[in-house]
Amino acid sequence: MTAGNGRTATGSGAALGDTVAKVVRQWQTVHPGLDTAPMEIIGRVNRCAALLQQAEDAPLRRAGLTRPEFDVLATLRRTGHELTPSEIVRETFASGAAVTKRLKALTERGLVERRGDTRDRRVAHVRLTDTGRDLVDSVLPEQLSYETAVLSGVEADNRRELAVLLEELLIQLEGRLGVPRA
Amino acid sequence: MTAGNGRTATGSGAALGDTVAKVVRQWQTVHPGLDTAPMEIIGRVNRCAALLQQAEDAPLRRAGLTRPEFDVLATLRRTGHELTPSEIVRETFASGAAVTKRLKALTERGLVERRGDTRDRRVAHVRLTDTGRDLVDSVLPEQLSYETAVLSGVEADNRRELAVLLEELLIQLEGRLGVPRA
DNA sequence: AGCAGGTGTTTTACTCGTGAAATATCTCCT
DNA sequence: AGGAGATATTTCACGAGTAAAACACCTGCT
Repeated sequence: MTAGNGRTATGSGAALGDTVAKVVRQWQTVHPGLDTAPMEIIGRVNRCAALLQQAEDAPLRRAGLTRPEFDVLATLRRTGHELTPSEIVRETFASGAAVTKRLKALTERGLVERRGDTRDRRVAHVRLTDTGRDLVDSVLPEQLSYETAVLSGVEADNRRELAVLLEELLIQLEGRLGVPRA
Repeated sequence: MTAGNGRTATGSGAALGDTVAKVVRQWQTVHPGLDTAPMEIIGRVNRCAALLQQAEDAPLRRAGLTRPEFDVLATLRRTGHELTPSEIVRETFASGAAVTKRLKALTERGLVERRGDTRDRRVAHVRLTDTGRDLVDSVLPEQLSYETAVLSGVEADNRRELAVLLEELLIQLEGRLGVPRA
């Protein structure tokens, strides 16, 4: 304990770092030599995601939307055309059951509309109503500027660099796990 | 549409990039000029977290544990001493109700024990049983080497760099949102 | 002493997501 | 034609998390 082996693998010998750095230090005292390197990435990604979600929810809640609901609306908006529920499942990475529920809620609120396919009566086509489109278009800029503010504490060059490195990671992860399409 | 403004802010003018890059391109065609920079970080962090959690669950499930349950056990292990439920709440960033449930489940499985405080009868003290400690000590290395494998697709230097940048981000986020301690 | 208000923990009621089964429809093969 | 098997979507039963209330106990003031 005490301040023994402070700079295990954190790099900057500066202060104490973030929560994950503390956890890593604790592990090093209990299991010295343990390869904790993956924690420094995966632990941080998880923790960042948790904190960001809390933060992000704020502007959306003002619009009466949950993040997954907004994802559905935004997906319809950015693709620019109707989507079937299955396509929404693939785009938003949610389960079919979840999408069904969300579409029901969004339909009841008049933000999306559905129509049956003329050829294949199994499939439905979902599109934004004018209200839904306007909602996305008004919330999205708020959301983005809020996010910009949240990230503003990180040096601009580092933000770019972080985006690039996260892309490299995500490409790997999607290759291994996500998108198992032929 | 088509391949018009491909390299909006992705950096490498290479292929198509990850899922987030695609989303960003879609937004640029619908709302040209929109500042989508935050998505490239926040969107990726969220998506990475989602994919990593699916992946990570695998080795833990083999041990019959969920990730949050393992977090409780690991917290007890790395601190090296008993913790009260409140302390576990603070360490694991879970709600009080969730911790109560998890402790109940872990107690029933004989992985943790509780005792009442002698001075203050409101507080409980939770500690790992021998079985619980052994379980953590056997699962953790598996978990870490699994995670190492998952990350192995990213260049070693980039992994270090990514850890450093995520730490910078997390310090900002924790300063703004988490740890609101005096 | 005795009570007002604070803190630690659990309980309650509810929401939301999930996997698997159910339903409806289509497609292809014979 | 007709049915076996595939596909799109919804329904069902349940597990897990949450916020807020409840509960139990402590502390400090009068």
